[in-house]
Amino acid sequence: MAKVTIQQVAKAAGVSPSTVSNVLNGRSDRMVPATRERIDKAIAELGYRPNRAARQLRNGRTQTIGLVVPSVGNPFWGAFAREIEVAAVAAGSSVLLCNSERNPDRERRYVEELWEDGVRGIILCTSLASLDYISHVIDEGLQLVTFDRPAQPGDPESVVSVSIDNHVGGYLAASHLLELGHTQIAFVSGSIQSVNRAARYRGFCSAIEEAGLSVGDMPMWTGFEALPFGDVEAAEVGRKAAHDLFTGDGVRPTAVVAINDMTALGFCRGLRDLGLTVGEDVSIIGFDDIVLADLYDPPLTSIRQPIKRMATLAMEEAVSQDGGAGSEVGRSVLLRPQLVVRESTRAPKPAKKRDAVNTTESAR
Amino acid sequence: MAKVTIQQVAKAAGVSPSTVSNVLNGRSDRMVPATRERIDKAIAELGYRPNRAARQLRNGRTQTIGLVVPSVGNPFWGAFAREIEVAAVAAGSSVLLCNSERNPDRERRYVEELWEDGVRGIILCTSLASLDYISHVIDEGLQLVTFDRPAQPGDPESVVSVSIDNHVGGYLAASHLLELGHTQIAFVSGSIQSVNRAARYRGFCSAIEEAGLSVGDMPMWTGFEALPFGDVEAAEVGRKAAHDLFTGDGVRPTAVVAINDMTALGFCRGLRDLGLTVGEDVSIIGFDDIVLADLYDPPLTSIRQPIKRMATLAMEEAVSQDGGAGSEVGRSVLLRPQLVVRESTRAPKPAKKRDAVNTTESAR
DNA sequence: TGAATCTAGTAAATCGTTACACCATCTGCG
DNA sequence: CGCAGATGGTGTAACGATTTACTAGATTCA
Repeated sequence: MAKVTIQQVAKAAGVSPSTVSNVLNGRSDRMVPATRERIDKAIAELGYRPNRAARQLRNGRTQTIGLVVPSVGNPFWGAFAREIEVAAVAAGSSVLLCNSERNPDRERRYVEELWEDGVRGIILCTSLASLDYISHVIDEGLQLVTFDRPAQPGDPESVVSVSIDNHVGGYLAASHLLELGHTQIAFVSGSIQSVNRAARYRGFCSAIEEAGLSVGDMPMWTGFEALPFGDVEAAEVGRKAAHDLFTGDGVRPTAVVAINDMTALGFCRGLRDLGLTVGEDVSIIGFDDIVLADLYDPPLTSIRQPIKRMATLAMEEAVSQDGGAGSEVGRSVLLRPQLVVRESTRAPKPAKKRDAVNTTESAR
Repeated sequence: MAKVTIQQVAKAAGVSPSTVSNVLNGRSDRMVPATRERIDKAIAELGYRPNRAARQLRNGRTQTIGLVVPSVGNPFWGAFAREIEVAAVAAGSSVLLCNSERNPDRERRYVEELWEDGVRGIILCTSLASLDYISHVIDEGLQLVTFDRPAQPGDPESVVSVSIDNHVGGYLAASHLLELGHTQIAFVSGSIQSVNRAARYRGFCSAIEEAGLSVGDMPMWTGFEALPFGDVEAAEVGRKAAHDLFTGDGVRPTAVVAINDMTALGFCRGLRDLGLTVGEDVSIIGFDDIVLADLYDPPLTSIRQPIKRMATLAMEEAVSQDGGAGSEVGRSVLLRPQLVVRESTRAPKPAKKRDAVNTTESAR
């Protein structure tokens, strides 16, 4: 590393380091244009790049932002992380990646460490209702953006949140199935503790009730209530759900709303294990609209999150200067999700035709 | 941030900052045990954590490592990034995430910036045959680990590489199809320029020739030779390949080796567009064995990369101290890939039976 | 003309940690 | 006893950028 320091630039330009520093920090109005030009020239010729460590030591913060996701191994979070990094480059920042595995304790440690290491802001993809566990850090001035978690009543003022309207999403999903004529619709999810999942479920319920049906009559599966789990296991959850719902005693659903696409795909796989055909025997709608939803066979109907837009917004807020504790009131951005209809959802079959196909099915 | 400095710890323990620093850097043999204990106690009581920026300014390097992948939006790289981050935490490091989109110019800029920002090492997932474009950085002492790119003859000595044996992988894939009885096997890939892809192709060819067949007779599709492309578009490549191969004039393959799972899934989707059934009409084998391979319908046969093992190895090398230019000769670790047979590959159908099944098929 | 005010820039302290050069004691031994 | 060599530390100058306080010299104004 042929290090060039601000001193060398200053010498080359025939000024003091202070003046070079002023140029670097956008205070070139404090000098005569000719001086500025000499400095610019010296910087270019020497290929000078300010030392981040020195800057951080002096100023306390870097240009880096921290990204805490459940797991980039999950395609949805992977796609999100990619968009975040793209947005970061555009904003002149770097991204420190952290996988919380939805473990609250890891989340907290990550946030604390990132903060102590001087990141400029943190984009936290959490599902916890309360931010109390990191409030001390927020109070100290952390610019926190929560993603996939809308603002909650008790949140510190400075916190910004970017999310879709999960209630609308759940509503759209259920409505779509109701319109197709389904009346036995299951809601499938791992633990439903998180605020976003609860919102999706409430949206689901709204649609059901509005249609004059009773949520109580619907089959439901929200297994592993107690177990926290990483996002990679989402598919396994779906698979297990399919087995439980279709081998148990309860009423069998003709359609399913899955909490996300990975769970939906796992559910499809589970149906397949049981000799059932997605779309024909059971309609399934996922959530997120990951790339693979369109690739699947049959292509999966899903609720799309405008991921690129959200990433851009989240990054803007994470690097915004006016943030931190004591600033103007924090914002909450709620984007509208979109129903993407593909082939995994169809009208329910009349019972007789169903049996006929089942026979064909077993002949395969 | 209630900052605690090394000075305060020193004062609390009744020693000088130098001594505390010695404890921090594992040189506690230079003092009497009692002193060490006093310092440890002071550190614990004050909740002291050394300031990274100051350390970096002084030492020149951080504990951070840079990870440059084509795109975490691609499930394979997402899964890899996750394992890398897990390994990093275990090694006391953080991960700076960069998406190159397989653009050589971006790769170079990322590597240069990461180096200048003082990362300890870089894990570079590149497909370029030559490392010349970043040799100046390597010469300056960068601890570089290339992933998915085995060591090449002209590589700088200090470079470590971790990869699967792609030749074996390609060979395993083709052999599997040959054993099932296929004789018309297509190789499907986007640009085949990269060293790993070329190796997979050569392995494929070896198996074909060994079986007494001629590679020249095989249908092949390596579209977009010239176009560099990001990994997210891999599925689109596969889909296009399916259309081209099955609507064009050439001989139709009965089996396909895809360069990776995303391309394979895209290919499956393309077959579906054309009314063909994966497994039954055409066998497909992918590469990587991403989580979704097992979830797909039909579950995709694939060549598995031992991703966790590789991530651990790559991280170990990236943080190893003995590295850098002038150290002992760099290593090249080549792991063996594994064939995972699922349902997307079957014996080719005899022509007559094929028609019968096709009829059943259209009745669905 | 003389005092006040600007303009364009500089000097030096500072951020927290580390490493190098020292320096008191103590111990052992001829 | 006197001195070499351990033992167990300490003092201080960096690392590179920023910022506050300050100052020569030019300009304005009454």
